[in-house]
Amino acid sequence: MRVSRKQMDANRVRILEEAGRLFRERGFDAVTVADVMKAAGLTHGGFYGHFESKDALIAAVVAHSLSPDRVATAELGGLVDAYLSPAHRDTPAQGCPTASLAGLMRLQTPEAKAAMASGVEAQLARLVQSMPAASDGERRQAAIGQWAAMVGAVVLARAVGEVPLADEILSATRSWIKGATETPT
Amino acid sequence: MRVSRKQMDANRVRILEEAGRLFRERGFDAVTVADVMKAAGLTHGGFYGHFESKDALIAAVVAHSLSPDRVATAELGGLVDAYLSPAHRDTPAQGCPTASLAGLMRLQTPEAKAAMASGVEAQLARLVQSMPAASDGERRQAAIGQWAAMVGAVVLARAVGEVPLADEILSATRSWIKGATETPT
DNA sequence: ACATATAAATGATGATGATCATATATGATT
DNA sequence: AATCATATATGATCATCATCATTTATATGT
Repeated sequence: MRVSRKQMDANRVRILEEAGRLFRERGFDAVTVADVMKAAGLTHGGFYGHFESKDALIAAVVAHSLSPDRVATAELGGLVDAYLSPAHRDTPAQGCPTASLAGLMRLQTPEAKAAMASGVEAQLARLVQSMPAASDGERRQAAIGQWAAMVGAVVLARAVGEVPLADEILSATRSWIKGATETPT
Repeated sequence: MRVSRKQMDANRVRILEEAGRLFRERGFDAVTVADVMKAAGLTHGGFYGHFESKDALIAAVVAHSLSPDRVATAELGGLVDAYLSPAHRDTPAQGCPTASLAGLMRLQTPEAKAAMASGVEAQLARLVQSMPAASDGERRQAAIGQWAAMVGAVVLARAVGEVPLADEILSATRSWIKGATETPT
């Protein structure tokens, strides 16, 4: 049955949000179109009225999940400590989309990777702001290095399962980043 | 047709090697059991004589790909520069298994993650050796931080596709790591 | 050499899941 | 209110794969 235009737009956003949550939790392949629609409170058939294909959904979800306004709140703050906390490691569905999805992106379509590139670029631009005073070039370099270390640490910590090493990766990376940041160049 | 025990062992290794190559290239899901067996020069039916299931193969491949003797050669040397080179980023099938697979491991079985943990632990032990002199604790911390940054940078660089940012992530992380390493604590 | 065990080949099977065709009910338009 | 357009729901379809059953050919032990 037809719904209002406003309702349809809301449904689309709902699909994007739920898909984002499910993808972060289980990856792209283990989540079916029917899973996404069910989570959004709809049935599978209507999906293709919103998106061309599952690949198109993936690209749209990446763009949506990494959109500046959506990420702004969470990403800045006591960033490093929160990012490298066991709590963040253990809740990929609620956590940073980059940490959950970056490792999967190389297998996705060029469109999805392009969306990822925009998202990462936007994140970086904001991270640069939070870097200690230095030349713009140095700040950007530090932002990238620090960001890479944070993402890598969470990816590795999640990859090894529930072992002490998973905690150690987080805490050691936290200390290492702080040491590196305290002594710029 | 039956083959000699020696031949069978060789076939098993062949399966592990080819599967490792294919998994690094295309991920676990996009590679079928038939693909692996074909790459190993066999037909799909014989697979279950070697492994219980595809999941068992994945765990075995992770263990095999990260086994100390297999990795030793490649992983140490002008490590950082080689690791963070565009050439390494662009050839996941030939490159470091951790960089290619770590991002996928959180979706795998506990057995596979356990194999990953052993592999990462072994890598780290070796990386610690190459750290500049310091206390053991500091060296291990630096090894973890540096390793996380390297893996994160390659994962991110591969995730954004073919854009200038992909190069910048590598070079900036390289500089950042060197800056951090030059000033231990 | 013979008998037997078994690795691999061939050929199902059964489930899953993306996509599409059709039906239905409701918003939009006049 | 009447008509029309269309968002969703329902119910196929079609391909893909992991896994298994059966056959075949050859190594291995006597």
